[in-house]
Amino acid sequence: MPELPEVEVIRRGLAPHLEGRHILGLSFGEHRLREQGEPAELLRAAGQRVVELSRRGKYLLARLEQGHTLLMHLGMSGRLLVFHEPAPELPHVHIVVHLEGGLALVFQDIRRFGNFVLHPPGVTPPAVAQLGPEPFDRKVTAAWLARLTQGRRRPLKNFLLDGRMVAGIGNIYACEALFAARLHPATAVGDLTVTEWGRLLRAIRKVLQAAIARGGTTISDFLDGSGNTGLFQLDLTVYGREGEPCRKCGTAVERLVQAGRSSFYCPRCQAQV
DNA sequence: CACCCCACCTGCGTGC
DNA sequence: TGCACGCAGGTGGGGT
Repeated sequence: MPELPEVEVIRRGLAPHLEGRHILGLSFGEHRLREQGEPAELLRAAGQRVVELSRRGKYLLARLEQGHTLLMHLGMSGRLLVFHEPAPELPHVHIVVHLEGGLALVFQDIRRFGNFVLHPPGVTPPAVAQLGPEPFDRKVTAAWLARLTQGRRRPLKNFLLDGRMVAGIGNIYACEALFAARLHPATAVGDLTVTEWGRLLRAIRKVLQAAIARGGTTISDFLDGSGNTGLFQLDLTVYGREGEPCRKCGTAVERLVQAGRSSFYCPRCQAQV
């Protein structure tokens, strides 16, 4: 579910509730997430104050006062919701973080692809260490992208989804950015000119910014920390619109499967080179 | 090394 | 109504 914009929207909503507050304790549901620390390990967070809530790619990192990092990832269906204690009984709740001031942070995840792991002081979580730069990082330029992909034949869409290259872009925003940049998802990365990389980079940044400003994309289940849906689904140009007319030229939007994921594109606006 | 496939889960919509 | 199937916003391990 959540890509960079959704995670950033969640971060902004949660930060004022978490930062500066002590974690009183944690409780756990009966099922575990795909990647979840042992209770004894996670309970080391109890008694510590949250210093800062930050984001890298699609990961949320809560830095604790003794230097631990609580790493959270929402997978496909995860939610982080803040309630006043007692938090309501909800299905698929796997972790509840009890906070100072009578607040509870609830991790709900139907599909359980999420992560919730406490890393000791001085350690960058490996999953975060291997991420590429943020799309808004100044080191990411058209020339940098061209150099990175020189001589490679990988499809552009698959490249955008690879967080080790540039972090945080998921299936929705990869499709939307490719449409905005008028590039076909199957184009080999090594074939793009520096000009085209520049166009794509601007499109990526514009789409991500717009989605954050709209509170993210809610297709079936995304909610921010206060339980609100996003609105960017109203602005989607191609994602999920197979067979519907392109908003620019009216041609039917097509769907193509790449690396097991659906790519939506306009065959006319994004003509294969 | 570069890249792809698939597992990991649950739920929902569709078509028979 | 029921059932089988395909599909879903992500990630990483293992295979080619």
